[in-house]
Amino acid sequence: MMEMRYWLMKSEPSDVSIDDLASMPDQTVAWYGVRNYQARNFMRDQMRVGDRVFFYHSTCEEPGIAGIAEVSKLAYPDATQFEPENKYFDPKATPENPRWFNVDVRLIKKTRLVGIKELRGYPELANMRILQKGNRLSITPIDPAEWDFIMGIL
DNA sequence: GCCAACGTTGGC
DNA sequence: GCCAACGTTGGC
Repeated sequence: MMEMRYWLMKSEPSDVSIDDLASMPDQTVAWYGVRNYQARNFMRDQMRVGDRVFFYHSTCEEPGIAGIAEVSKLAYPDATQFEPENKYFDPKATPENPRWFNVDVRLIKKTRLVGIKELRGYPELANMRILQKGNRLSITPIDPAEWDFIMGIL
C-alpha cells in the first residue's frame, strides 16, 4: 500500500475560496497557477491520488485552514501556461515541453476556520513550514503527527 | 500600505 | 558562477 501523504495548499479566497470549491462541479478544482519550482515538484513528483490536503486561505482578513480536501487527479500540464491572455501564461512553455503542472483537488469537508494565530499557539505545530518566518511556499508537506493533531482540534 | 524574506533574472 | 536588482508573497 502506498504511503499516505499530507499537504497544506494555500489559496487566496478572492481567487478560490473553500465555498467556491464547494460549489464547483464535483467539488473539484485544478490547482492552476503555481509558478514556483519547489511547489510544482511537490505536485508533479510526490502527490498521489488520495493524499490529504489542508485547504488554507492566505492573503485575506482571516488567514488559516478552512477545510480538508484530497488529491483527486495526478499532476498534468497546467493549461494556463499555454494561454497568452492568461496572467499565468509562460512564453517558454510548450505543449511538447510543459514547464508547469497541477493536480486536481476535491473537497472533503469545510471545517471551522483555524487561524494562523491559533496555529501559532500550539507547541505541537511549532515546526510547521507555514509558521516559519519568511515562509512563502504555497504548497508544503505536513507531518502525519501534525495532521493528526490538527484533525483533533477541528 | 508596509516590509521582511525569498526566488528569479541577467550582466559580467 | 557570482550577485545586485527586481518582483512577488503574505502576515501584519
